[in-house]
Amino acid sequence: MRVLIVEDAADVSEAIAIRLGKFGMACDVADTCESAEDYLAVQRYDVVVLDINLPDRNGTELLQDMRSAGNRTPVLMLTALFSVDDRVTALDLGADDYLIKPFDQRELEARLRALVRREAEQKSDVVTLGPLKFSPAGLSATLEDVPLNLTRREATLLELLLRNQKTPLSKKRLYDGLFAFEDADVGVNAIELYIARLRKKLAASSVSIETRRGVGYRICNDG
Amino acid sequence: MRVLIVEDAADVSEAIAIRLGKFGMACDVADTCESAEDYLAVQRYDVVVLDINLPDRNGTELLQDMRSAGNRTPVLMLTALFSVDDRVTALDLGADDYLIKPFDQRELEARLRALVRREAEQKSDVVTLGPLKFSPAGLSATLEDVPLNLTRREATLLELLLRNQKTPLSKKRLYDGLFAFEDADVGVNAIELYIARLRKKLAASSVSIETRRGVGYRICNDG
DNA sequence: GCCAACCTGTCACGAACCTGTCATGAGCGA
DNA sequence: TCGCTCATGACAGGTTCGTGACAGGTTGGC
Repeated sequence: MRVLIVEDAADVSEAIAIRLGKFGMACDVADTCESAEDYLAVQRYDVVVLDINLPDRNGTELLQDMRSAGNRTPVLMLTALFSVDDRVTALDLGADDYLIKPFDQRELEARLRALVRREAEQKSDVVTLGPLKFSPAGLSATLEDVPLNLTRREATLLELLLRNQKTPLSKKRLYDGLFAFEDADVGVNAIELYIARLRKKLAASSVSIETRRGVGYRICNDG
Repeated sequence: MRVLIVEDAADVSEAIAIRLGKFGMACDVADTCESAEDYLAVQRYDVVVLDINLPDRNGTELLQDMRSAGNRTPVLMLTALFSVDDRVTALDLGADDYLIKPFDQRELEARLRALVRREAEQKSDVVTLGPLKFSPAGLSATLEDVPLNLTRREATLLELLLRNQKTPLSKKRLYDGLFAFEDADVGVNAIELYIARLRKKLAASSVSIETRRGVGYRICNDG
């Protein structure tokens, strides 16, 4: 789960990032609208936490830009003002929720989870490929009904592959799905590693991951 | 088991919350329709206790909004009036049960459990896994018919695990089920603690709790 | 009201395991 | 064959998890 925090007060954003990190959410922090746009242009997020008061522009403008650019990522607005106007504007522009500062960290977490869950609920069904079943809910997979012991990264990678059985996924794409910006120093080789590990765990079955040199990877069932 | 209590009389809601808390239910309290909506937007509840007379709006309106928004959470209405009209309206709108004030706490508990059970399609209220039997009514469990001495938190955790044997439950999911918003900032480590304590009590049996690193926990019977 | 027993959650430290790098070698395409 | 991409075993470092000890709070008995 990947979160973008747009907030200029470093102490606040840091506190949020640390807390969310505890629950396994990968957080990127932007302190201006401009840098937020850079992040958004490059990376897909599960949810955005957006402060209204930002040094360069108003957060609602950023939201408006996102929506008009077709970006439907759930957005939770933060505001220091007790301003009904701002809240209404935000909701009208397509914010999915708002929170008034000062807020309780736990409430923020709960709301973020709710937003992401709402989003994820549609696609939370089990994905199947031949004898392989993957359930996103528990990040667990079974092969001929025998549970497969996947680590988190392996499971994430498998999910990416399963959800895109038609087209081979480039290493770049897999990389983005697997790592947050903060893991910036991870080598591309890591992808190859996890592919290898997944292959090992799938070896006994008819499911395999094929390599398209210079293009990417694709999962398929030869059975 | 997570309960939302919507009731403006603080003494009543507090009494309910404390009582239910003793039975391992995590309770959040809202004193207006508006705050109730905030909670509902954020958190999935197993059941909602909803007073009809609320300061900002009528409880039936909240119920109506919930249902038209597709929220199927079981709702138990409370009313101080001996008004057949209100009751009929409530049931028509999709309330699952009602209770006339003043009511007996034990009756409320029993009805809540009944509602949740109905929801969970649980045929009998006793959940079984191999030699382990758990009865939610008294939060008590037996192992090969020998009673297990579980504390409230331990029992709640066990119930969560037993009701989700298929998929591993993430720590945050367990966390949500175990603690309410009002619980002070409890560390995530607490989950690990209770898992350890449960394991100790289950050690003598074929039932065990397996760890999926970075994913969650799952209970299973190796017997 | 007091004390004892117990429940609850924090802390700290060690163990287990995951993660990603490196290095080496294989495989593919030109 | 050359040059590149990819595969994979080994390993170090880091993270997550397990658990004993402990302090504060609550409960219940007297």
